[in-house]
Amino acid sequence: MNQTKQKVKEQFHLFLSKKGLKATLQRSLILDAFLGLDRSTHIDELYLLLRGRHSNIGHATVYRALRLFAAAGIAREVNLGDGLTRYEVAGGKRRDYLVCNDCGTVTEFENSTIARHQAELARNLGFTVQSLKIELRGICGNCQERQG
Amino acid sequence: MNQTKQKVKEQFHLFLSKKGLKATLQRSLILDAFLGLDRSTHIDELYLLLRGRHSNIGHATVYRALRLFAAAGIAREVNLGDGLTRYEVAGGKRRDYLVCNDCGTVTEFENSTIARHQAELARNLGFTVQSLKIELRGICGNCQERQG
DNA sequence: AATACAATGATATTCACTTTCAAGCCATCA
DNA sequence: TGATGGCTTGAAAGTGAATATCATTGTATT
Repeated sequence: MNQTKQKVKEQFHLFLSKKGLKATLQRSLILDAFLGLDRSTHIDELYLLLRGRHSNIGHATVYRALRLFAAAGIAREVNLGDGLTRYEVAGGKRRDYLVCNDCGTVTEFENSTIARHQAELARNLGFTVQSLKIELRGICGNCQERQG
Repeated sequence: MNQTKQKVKEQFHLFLSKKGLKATLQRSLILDAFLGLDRSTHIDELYLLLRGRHSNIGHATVYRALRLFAAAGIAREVNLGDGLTRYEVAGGKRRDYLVCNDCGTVTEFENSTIARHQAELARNLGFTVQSLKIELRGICGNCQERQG
């Protein structure tokens, strides 16, 4: 067991007891699966993953658990405009997204140069920045090769 | 009539005849309304706006026209994660978005410092960048005051 | 163990987007 | 001009992901 993951679990438990909510088997399993993925995911992906292992977890439960993780500050919602709500582990490094307009592939990478400028601009406008998302759209390397 | 808008209309007409599509009254009205707004909009906003003036324009027609504008390269889709698909006039200056997590207000502002970084990012990742979206979330000035 | 109440999960609902299809309109050709 | 073919329209129906419902089950506390 990774030490960071253990900390996140403790954070989640603390959140639950503070709010008078309960630690259930399902929430534990979903959190494990969520932390086990080192990239953004969405409800159905987690649902199918867990469904394969534990046939007793419902779609609605995964949905509610992810929102709960977000409320607890251990997950972050990401929307890339493909109709799905994605979630990624919060607190990690910032992620930027490269979305291919041709094949739809989403590549994630880390970068921080742009972020600083924007956050500063926002502050000048009296806006307290809580999160920043940068999304680049274009044609990925594979699709460029395919097209010649 | 603004000269830029006139050019866009000609561009659209050219696109239509190239594709064997037809110039209709509805498309003309929707394009006028779209160009008349100097900010991003969404289907229902345009629909209601036009509905007030011309009771004969349907929801589906507005929807199809906006997609057509995007295909013609005169509109760009913007998704801010609130469940709505927004459209803005393409070819204008880049827009960044400030979304308030409290009241949901979307503030748009212009900024050009980012443009420089695009080419560099593209080279490094083998990715041809077609568009860049930057979205900041946080608490807007009004909500900060309200909260003390 | 009993109690109170939160959680679950199958199902139903919502909401925006998208498609369908019969009727109407536009551009072209004789 | 008038007819023809096919694109367009708009009301209505369909789609899919997100969200709500509700009876049942599970959890934590007394």
